[in-house]
Amino acid sequence: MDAKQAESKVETACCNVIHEDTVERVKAAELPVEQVVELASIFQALGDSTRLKIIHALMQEEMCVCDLAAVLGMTQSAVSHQLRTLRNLRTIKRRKEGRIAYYSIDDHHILTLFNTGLEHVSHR
Amino acid sequence: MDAKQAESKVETACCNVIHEDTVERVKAAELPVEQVVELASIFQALGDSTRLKIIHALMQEEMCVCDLAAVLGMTQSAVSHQLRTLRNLRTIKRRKEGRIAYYSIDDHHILTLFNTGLEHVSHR
DNA sequence: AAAACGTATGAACAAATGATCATATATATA
DNA sequence: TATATATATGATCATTTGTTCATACGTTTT
Repeated sequence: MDAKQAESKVETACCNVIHEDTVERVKAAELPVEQVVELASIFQALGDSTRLKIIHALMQEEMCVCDLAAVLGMTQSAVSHQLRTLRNLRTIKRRKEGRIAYYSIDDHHILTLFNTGLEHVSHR
Repeated sequence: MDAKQAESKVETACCNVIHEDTVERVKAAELPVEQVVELASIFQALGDSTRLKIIHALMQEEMCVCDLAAVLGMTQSAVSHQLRTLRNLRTIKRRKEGRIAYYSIDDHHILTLFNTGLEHVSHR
C-alpha cells in the first residue's frame, strides 16, 4: 500500500484509526441502512410533544380532530397536519363518519415504545 | 354564560367540541407537560440515523471518537457534535485516557427502547 | 340551492437541526 | 520547547420542521 492509498483510507476522518480490531468488530455488527433509517423515522415521529400528546389521547379512546384540538388547545389545522404525519407512518388510522373523522391507534407496537419511554422518564 | 364566554370557550379551534364527555375524560388523563417534553426529547435523540448508529456501535463496545468516525464514515467533528448531544441527555458517558476520549452507553433504559423499536421494524 | 360545519391542505415563515470548516484546547512525543 | 495528535467547539449554511393563515373539499342541514 503506497502513501496515496494510506491517505485515502482515512479520508473520512481527521485522525487515524486507533483500534483497528474494534473498528472491524463494530463494522461487522452494523445494521442494514434501511433498517436504521426506518427506526429513526419511528423515533422521530415520537420526538415531538404535540404528536406524543395526540398518541396519548388516542390511547384513551378514539377521537375526532375537533375534540383533539380542544384537548390540546391547538388549532384544528395544526392538529390535522400532525395527524397526517402520524397516519403516513401508519401509527394511527382514520375512520370517517359523515363529515367527522375519527382517529385511533393503528400500530400498537408504538404503545410499547411509548410506555417504555414513559417508564424511563418516571424513573428518571 | 353569555355569547362572549361561549365564543372564548372554543377560541383555540375553528370548530365546536363535538363530544364533551370524551374531551373531559381525555383531559383528565393528560400527562404533566414536563413529562411529555422530556419524553419527546428522549425520542428525538433516537430520531436520527447518525445517533442511532452511534448508539448501536457503543452497544457493541466502548469506543473513541476517532474509531467511531471511521466506522460511520463521517467527519470527526460531526461525530463529536452528536456525541455531545447524546451526552447532554445522559444517554452516553465519556471516559478520558490521555488525549483519547472513550464513549460508552450510560443510560441502559435506552437499550430497551432501541431493541423494542428494532423489533418493531423487523416485524414489518 | 344555499349556508353551515368538520376536515384537509398548500403557501409562507420562523425556528430548529445536522453537517462542514476552521480553529481552539489539551495531551503526548520528538 | 516545538510538533503531532485526539478531541471539542463556534460560526456558517442548507435543510427540515411545526405552526399559522387562507382556502378548498365534502357532508349535512336549512
